[in-house]
Amino acid sequence: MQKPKATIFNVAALAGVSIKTVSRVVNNEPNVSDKTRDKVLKAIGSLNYQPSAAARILSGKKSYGIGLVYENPHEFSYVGGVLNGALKACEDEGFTLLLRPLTLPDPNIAETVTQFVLQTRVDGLLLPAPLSDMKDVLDVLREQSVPFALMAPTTPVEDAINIICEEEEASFQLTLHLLELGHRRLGFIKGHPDHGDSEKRFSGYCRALEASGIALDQSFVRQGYFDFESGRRAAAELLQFEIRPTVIIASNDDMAAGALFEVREQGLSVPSDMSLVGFDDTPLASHLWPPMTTVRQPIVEMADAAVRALIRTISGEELTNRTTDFNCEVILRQSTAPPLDSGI
Amino acid sequence: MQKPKATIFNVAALAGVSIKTVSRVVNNEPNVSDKTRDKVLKAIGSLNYQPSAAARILSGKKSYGIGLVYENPHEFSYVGGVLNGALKACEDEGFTLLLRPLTLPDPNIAETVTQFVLQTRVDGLLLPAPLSDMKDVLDVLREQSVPFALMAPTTPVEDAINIICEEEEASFQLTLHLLELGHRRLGFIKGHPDHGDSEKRFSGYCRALEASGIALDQSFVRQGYFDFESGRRAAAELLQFEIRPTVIIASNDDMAAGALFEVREQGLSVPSDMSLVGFDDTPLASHLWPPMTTVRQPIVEMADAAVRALIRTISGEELTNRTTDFNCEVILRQSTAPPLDSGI
DNA sequence: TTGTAGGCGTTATCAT
DNA sequence: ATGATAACGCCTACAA
Repeated sequence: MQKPKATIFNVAALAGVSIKTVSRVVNNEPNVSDKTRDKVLKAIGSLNYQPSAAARILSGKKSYGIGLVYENPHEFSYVGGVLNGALKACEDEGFTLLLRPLTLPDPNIAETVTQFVLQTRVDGLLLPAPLSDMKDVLDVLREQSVPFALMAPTTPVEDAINIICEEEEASFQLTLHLLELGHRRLGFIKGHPDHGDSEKRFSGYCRALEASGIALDQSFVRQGYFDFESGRRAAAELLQFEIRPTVIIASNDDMAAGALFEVREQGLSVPSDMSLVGFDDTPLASHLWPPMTTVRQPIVEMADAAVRALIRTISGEELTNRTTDFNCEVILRQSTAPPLDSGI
Repeated sequence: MQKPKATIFNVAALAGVSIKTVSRVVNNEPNVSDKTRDKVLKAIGSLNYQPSAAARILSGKKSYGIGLVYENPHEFSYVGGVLNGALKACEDEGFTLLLRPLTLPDPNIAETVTQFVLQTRVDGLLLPAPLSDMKDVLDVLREQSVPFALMAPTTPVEDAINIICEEEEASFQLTLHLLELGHRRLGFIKGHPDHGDSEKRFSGYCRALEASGIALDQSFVRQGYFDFESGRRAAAELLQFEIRPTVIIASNDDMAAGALFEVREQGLSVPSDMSLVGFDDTPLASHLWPPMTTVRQPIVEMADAAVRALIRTISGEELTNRTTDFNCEVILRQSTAPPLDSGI
């Protein structure tokens, strides 16, 4: 059915050389005279030759493939960034990105990942949170000797590439800023308990309260799961109090959007009646109205860096920094303002 | 570096059969006694054997790979749906999805696609708009005899799988609804001129105006490009008129979000001062406040169907319906209401 | 600088 | 029902 593709033999024949020489040219190996190289290049061009990835993988040591295992998102606010970054790095380096979406929780996750690795023979794996914290998954990869890069692990892992971000500090700064604006009752919506990020964002908030001598009010802390609906629910709970918070800090933008929705639904306005804050600076944050104050995390760059580090490891380089710490940045937009004096 | 993987030979040896028999079991071929099958299965399990995708591709006729070529999005509102649908279908059918993001316009697009197809040897290709309308790309695929499925081509293509949607009609119905609400000045933001969808959505709008005896006011029609910013700009233009529209129809949700942003930025409220409408029913539409009236297009299902049809074609089945037409549905939410009587 | 031989792990073909 | 053997297209190792 498929049109027969030109092979290395066809090229060799047309150029009047051996296949090994063609291989040398294709892979930019040394020891080919300019004249021969030219002939081969010409033959390649006229035959429209492209080496077969499969043959390459089967024959060689590397597979030129990086696997991305991630939790199947309803929205691509965060994963979309990871995807873009990883795709870009792969393309630049001549690698292929293989996707393996997962539905969590998955009791057989270790097995699923094993199968994925065995089938595709990927050279390395990129694991965004919360997979970066799943010990059994990491163990599988160790057993298979497949190098892996972790995005936002709770704690950097010794034998892995770790890509992290100063989130605790950013959260601290953000909270301080809100306190400076005059807020004293700060609602907080925690992220998914399985994500390392959640804890850090929360602890920065706690630290800022403590540093300012303000008691942590547990009833103002609600559990969310990083999705719109959970943010909305948590906000609804926070709005029920007689004396309610004057600001809500949501642990990511999706939940902040949910909170914004609920606040508006109840006829309140942002930021005059309620200030709102998110995390990640996904496109959503700047597209909502009012645009949301958030903590920017360079997701695309982080994924890009993760994949490049992975590829360097695969290529045998010794990395000096196995863990890279990115900067976060508090982005002030119009969803935050000083609170109205009014009590309720 | 990598731990050596178990091969078909190891399994055959352990089970005491030939590799061909193992192959039969793995591929669910007939002519294997239950007893033998059991032995083989047991061996596979104990060795944790997974067939190598590369060897399979190299040896067999099929590559078990579907390519998805798409325009690199800043946001994954639409592409995210396509991705999810395609991924699901691939997983169910034991195929792999290979991504090839593109930055348009790309003068070498035909060549890029050729290389992609030649390297990966994908068995089929999924092309969302606007790639579904690029004749040179289609020609490349014909030349390589690679079957392809088109999402939202302007006109169904004879030798392709076409997945389309009743958008013209939906747009017509939507516009009628707005007219019934009492709107008489209807602003329209067109989609990217390269997308087939754009024209259909616009023509449904025109038809409804015509059917209602309302003259099309060209100054109320603005060009957009399916992204947030272009929607915002177009809305800004529409808001400048002394006598401005009472509703803005944006050709997708991202642009509607941009329009909403601009309207709010100018201190107007939705829907009391201005009604707003989008297309696609991406998660964004229901997460904005107010939630947006939109035309739902079953993106995930469409992509899923496209890939399944592709796989059936690859497997040699003769499809009866090479073009599948999905239904669209007008989803009324709170961004639309009757216009205020006031003129300006 | 260039070429030859062998093997990578499957599926396909043809026997038995 | 089962098996032997030849591709598949490339890379690695080792010659020349």
